[in-house]
Amino acid sequence: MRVADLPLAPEYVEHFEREGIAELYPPQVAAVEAGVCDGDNVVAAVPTASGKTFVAELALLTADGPGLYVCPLRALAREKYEEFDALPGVDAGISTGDYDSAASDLAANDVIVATSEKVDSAIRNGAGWVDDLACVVVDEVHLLGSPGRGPTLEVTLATLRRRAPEVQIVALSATVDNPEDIAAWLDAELVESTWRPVDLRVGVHAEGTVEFDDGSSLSVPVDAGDPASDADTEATAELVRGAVADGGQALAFVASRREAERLAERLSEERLPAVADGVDRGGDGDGGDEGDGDAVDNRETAAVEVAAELREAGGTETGDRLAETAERGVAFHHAGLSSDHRALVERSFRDRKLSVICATPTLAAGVNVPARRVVVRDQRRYTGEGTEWLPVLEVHQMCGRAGRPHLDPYGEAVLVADDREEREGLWDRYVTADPERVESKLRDPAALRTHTLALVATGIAGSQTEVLDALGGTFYASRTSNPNLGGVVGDAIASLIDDGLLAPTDAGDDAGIEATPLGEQVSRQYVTPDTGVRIVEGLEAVAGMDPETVTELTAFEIVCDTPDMVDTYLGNAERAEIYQFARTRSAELTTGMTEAEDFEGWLESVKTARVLTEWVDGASVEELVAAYRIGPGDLESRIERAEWLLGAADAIAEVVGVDMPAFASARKRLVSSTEEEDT
DNA sequence: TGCTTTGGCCTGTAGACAGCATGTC
DNA sequence: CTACAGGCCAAAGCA
Repeated sequence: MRVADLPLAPEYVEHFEREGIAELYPPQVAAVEAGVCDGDNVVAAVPTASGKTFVAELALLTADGPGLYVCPLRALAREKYEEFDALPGVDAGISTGDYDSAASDLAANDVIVATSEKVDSAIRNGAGWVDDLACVVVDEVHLLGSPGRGPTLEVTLATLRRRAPEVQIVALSATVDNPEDIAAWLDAELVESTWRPVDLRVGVHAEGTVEFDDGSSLSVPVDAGDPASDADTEATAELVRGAVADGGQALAFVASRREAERLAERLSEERLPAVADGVDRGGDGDGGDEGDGDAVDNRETAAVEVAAELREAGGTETGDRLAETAERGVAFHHAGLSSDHRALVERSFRDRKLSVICATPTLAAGVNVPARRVVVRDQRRYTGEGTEWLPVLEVHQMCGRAGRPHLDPYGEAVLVADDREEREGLWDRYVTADPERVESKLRDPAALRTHTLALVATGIAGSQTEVLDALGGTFYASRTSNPNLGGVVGDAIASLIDDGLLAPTDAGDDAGIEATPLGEQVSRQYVTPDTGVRIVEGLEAVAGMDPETVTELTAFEIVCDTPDMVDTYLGNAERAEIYQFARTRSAELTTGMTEAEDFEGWLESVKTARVLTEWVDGASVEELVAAYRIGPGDLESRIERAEWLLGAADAIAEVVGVDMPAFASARKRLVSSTEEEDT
C-alpha cells in the first residue's frame, strides 16, 4: 500500500513523500485496514519505531474535526507537537504543565498535543475544546497499568467518550500480553504486530560469549586488565567498544545515577574510537595515521562542540563532568541532570555527535534515541521494597532502542549476566518471556478518592450511583462483569465528606453529594485530596500562630510536606544538621518536633523547604547542589512543584478564609529567582 | 616493620504529571 | 520471609 493510495489530500501525500514515506509499513497497512482513516476505533500494539506516529497522523488528518494527541511525557508532547505543526496546513497546539503554545486559543487548533494529566485538568476546569474533538489518539496506552497514572488515563478517556460518544479513539501501545482487553474496552479493532523496520537480535552475555535469539553468537574478548571493575562492567565496556569501532552508537543501561556516571567516565578515559581501531595512540600521535582518520576526527570535533554547548548551558559540578566525558564522545543521562543538559545529550546523540550514552532505565521510556547496540548491564532496580527485577516491558523497551532505520544494518541488544547459570535465568525472564499483562489500578483507594472528588466537583456525578455510573466507562469496569466498586467508592465518598471536601446535599434522599467550595478548589488546582487536607491543616496551625513568625519558610514547609511534593533523600551525615535547623526555626513551622506522625518524612520536607528558602534568598544551583547532595535536575523539579503547590495553597487559603500572604509571596519569589537564573 | 589483601559494616539507592493569569522585548 | 553494591576502615596476611 502506498501513501498515494490513502484518502489523504494531495498536499499531505506530497509532504509524506518528501519525508521519504512512500510505501506503508505492514503495521501501518493493518491499521488502515482496521479503519484508522475511516473514523473507526483502533488499538495498535506494535514495537516502538515501527511507524506509530504515522498511524496517529493518519487518524488526525482524516478525522472530521479537531484531534487530540495524548502522551505521557512533556518531552514527548513537545516532540510530537513540532512534528504535527510541520504538517502542511495544520495548525497544532500544545498544552502541558510547563508549556502552552503561544496561540492560547486551543479551540482553534486542528490538533492539540497534551499530557494525560493536562487533559484531565482541562476537563475539570471546563476547557471548551474538550467537547469538539472528533479524534483522540492515545500514545503509550499500556500505561493504563501504571499505579500512579493509569487511573487518570482511564477515567479521562471514559469521560471524553461519555461526553462525545462518537469520538474516534486510536490507542497506541507497546507490545503487551493482553492488548485485546484494551481493544475490547475501547470497542476497537486490534492491530498486533512485531514487525520492525530494522532487524533486531537480542542476546545474553556470559563468560565472554553472547548468545542471540536468532541462534548466532558473538565472542567478547575479556580484558582482564582492569581488576578495579567487575566482569559485568568489563563485558559492557567491550560491547560498547565493539559497536563504536563498527561505526555505530551504543546505549548502556545501568541501575543507578552514580553507576551511569562511573561507566561514562570509565569509557571516556579509553578514547573510544582510537582504542577501537586497535591503535594505541598514547598521549601524542595526532598525526593522521589511517584511512578512517577523518571519520574519527569529525566525530571528535562534534564531541568537542557538544562539550562546549554543555558548558554553556550552565556550570555545576555534574555539568562539568558531563562536558568532560562528552568531549570524548560519551555522555551519562539520568533525571539528576538539568533539563537543558538532558535535552542536549539526547539531541546530540540523535545527531550522531556522541557515540555512547550511559543511562538509568528512564531513557528507554523517553524521547526517541535509537542506537546500533543496546547493552543492559543491570536488570534490577531499587524500589523502596528492595531491588526488584525490571518489568519485562521495560527491558523490551530498552532493547527496542537498538537499530536505526536507514543507518544501521541491524540492531543488537545484549543483556549482561554474571555467569552461564544467570544467562539461563535472564534468557527465560526477558528474551523468551511475554511482557506483562496490563491491568487497571483504579481500585486503589487513593486513586478513587481523587477521581470521585473530580467527578462530583465537575458536576458529572451528584451521588454514589452517579459516580459508579461514570466509572462504568473505565477500563476497570470493562475488565470485570461485577465491578463491585460500590463499597470502595462508598468509602472514598465517606472519607471525602470527613475531610470536608464533599458534603451531603440538602435534598438528602438518594444520598446526594456535592463538592464543598474547598473540594471544588482542590479538584481545580489538581492537587490530590490528601494534599488539600495537609494544606488546610497547615492553615489551621497558621491561624493559631503569632503572625510575626509566619514566614516563607512556613509556606514552604506546608507545601513540601504534602504528598504531591517529591521527597528529598536525607543522608545520615546531614540529619543532625537539619534537625538542628528545624529546632532553631521551630516557631515558623506548622508541625512540632514531637507531633509529626512520620518524623523522618517530615524532616525530609524540612530539608526541601530549607533548600527552597535558600534558593529564593539567592543561593546558586551550584551551591545548593553541593550543599544538599542533590542533582541540578532534582532542584529544578522541586522548584517547579513548589511553584504549582504554592499557587494551589494560595487559592485554598482564600476558600478557607485564612490570611496567608506568604504563599503568594514565596511563589512570586520562586518565579523571579528562576527567571533571574535564566538571564 | 611496612605494604597489601581481606573482611565486615555502613551508606545510599529510578523517575516525573499537574494551576492560573498576565504583562513583555 | 524479601536488596545489594560500593566505599571505607580496620584487622589480618605476607615478605
